[in-house]
Amino acid sequence: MMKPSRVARPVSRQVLADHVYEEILESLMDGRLEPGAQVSIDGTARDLDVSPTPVREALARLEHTGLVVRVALKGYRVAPVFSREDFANLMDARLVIEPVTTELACRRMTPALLEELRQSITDLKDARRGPSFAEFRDYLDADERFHRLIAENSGNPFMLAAYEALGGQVQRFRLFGGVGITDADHAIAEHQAVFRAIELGDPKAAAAAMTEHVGRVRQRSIQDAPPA
Amino acid sequence: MMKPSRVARPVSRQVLADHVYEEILESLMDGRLEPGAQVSIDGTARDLDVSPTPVREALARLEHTGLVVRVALKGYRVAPVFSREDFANLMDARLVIEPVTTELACRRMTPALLEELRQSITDLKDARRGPSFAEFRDYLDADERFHRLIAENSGNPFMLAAYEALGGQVQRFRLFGGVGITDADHAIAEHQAVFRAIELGDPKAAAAAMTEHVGRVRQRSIQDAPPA
DNA sequence: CATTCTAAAATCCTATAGGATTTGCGAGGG
DNA sequence: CCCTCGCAAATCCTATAGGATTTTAGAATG
Repeated sequence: MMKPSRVARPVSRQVLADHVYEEILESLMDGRLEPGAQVSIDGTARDLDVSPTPVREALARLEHTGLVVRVALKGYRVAPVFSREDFANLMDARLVIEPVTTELACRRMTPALLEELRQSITDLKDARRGPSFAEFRDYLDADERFHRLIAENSGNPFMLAAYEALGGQVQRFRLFGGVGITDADHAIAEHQAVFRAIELGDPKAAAAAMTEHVGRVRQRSIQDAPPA
Repeated sequence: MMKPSRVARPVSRQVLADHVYEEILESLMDGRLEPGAQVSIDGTARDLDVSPTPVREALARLEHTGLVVRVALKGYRVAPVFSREDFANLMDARLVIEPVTTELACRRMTPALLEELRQSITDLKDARRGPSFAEFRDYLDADERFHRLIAENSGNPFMLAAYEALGGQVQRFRLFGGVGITDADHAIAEHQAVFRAIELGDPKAAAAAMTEHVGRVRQRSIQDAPPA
């Protein structure tokens, strides 16, 4: 009987807790750790063949992402699945924050930003093709990258912090459990609309396009979501 | 030579890392730990008379508040002081988020919320009286409580998360280093304006009053801030 | 069969130890 | 005087051990 997994030990220069963090994050995204399941400190330490100390540190960092919940003296559990209401609330919050980051980023637009945004849209198209799990992950990665690039280039670190507080696309993934890409065509077109407005240097139009995009994601996702 | 400090050991039922967290936070607020200073894991463990393990966990949690910065293999340092630009950015972000939380909280207004808001304003007035350090802390606590109450009662956990990502009033304290209360009278009047609009059940007016308040705080604080 | 109690296993939490890395400092050479 | 080198101290990082608490499983009882 072989051990289920094992972190790749770096030559050095990297801290073990970072790898443990990534490993747990992967388990959460893959669905190996289901919502509500306990994430035992000693247990994952055994699984990953490390001591409990770095696991403890990784979980402490993971807590503020909202993916795991800590209860004193009882350990960590995977956060429960999103309800439709949770998801609607998340999208409402994004409707407040993202149009602003978009407008700000548009005002500070650079060729480098345009190129990276263009690339993320290309990746989005490529990932749409197949229905495989890996491609679904690529799709979400490209989607997340588009929104994150805009937040990072807003020029306001606190707007980026607010965006990050919403948990990025991770939460979106957990809602659907990786069942498939249902709104790829719409999302690509909407990303392109935002991109064109930024390219033209029209901040208000860019903000409006982002509002439109997030609003439509909200609507589509709630329709497609599995029954509560 | 006596030890500089020592955490109060609880009867039990509370985890040591929580107390270490509070203790370090206090040190940061008091200014005992100056910006840029190193926060040694082993060192603070000795100071607080605990083992490094809970200190490590407390610092991992503190990192996402932005008060300390971690560099792999080099430990944690107190985050650098805010520049005027940083502070302006923080207020700009609050201008995006807080009017929305205010409007939402107003729509869900309850007698209990009104009472707590009223109390926070009363505490603000009481703390204004004296120039002592403790009263300055009370002042900031009451101020923070007012804004936090509104965010908590917005009904949208993600808006609260976005608000919390901004670091609350902690950052504000660090800007001035506890020199004194310069805008108490203004702030009290503005809080009361927000309160009245909520009490009347006028969400738009409440949002506008909050916009006005944060905007004025932005303006006053940048004027009063020490030279960069 | 349901319930309660008890004991054992699992888990969390803290402390300690030691290896790996970085930092500080003083000597020596240019 | 300045720079480099090398050793020692401090610090970070990980592992291990053991006490405290929670959970689980099974026996005993109604």
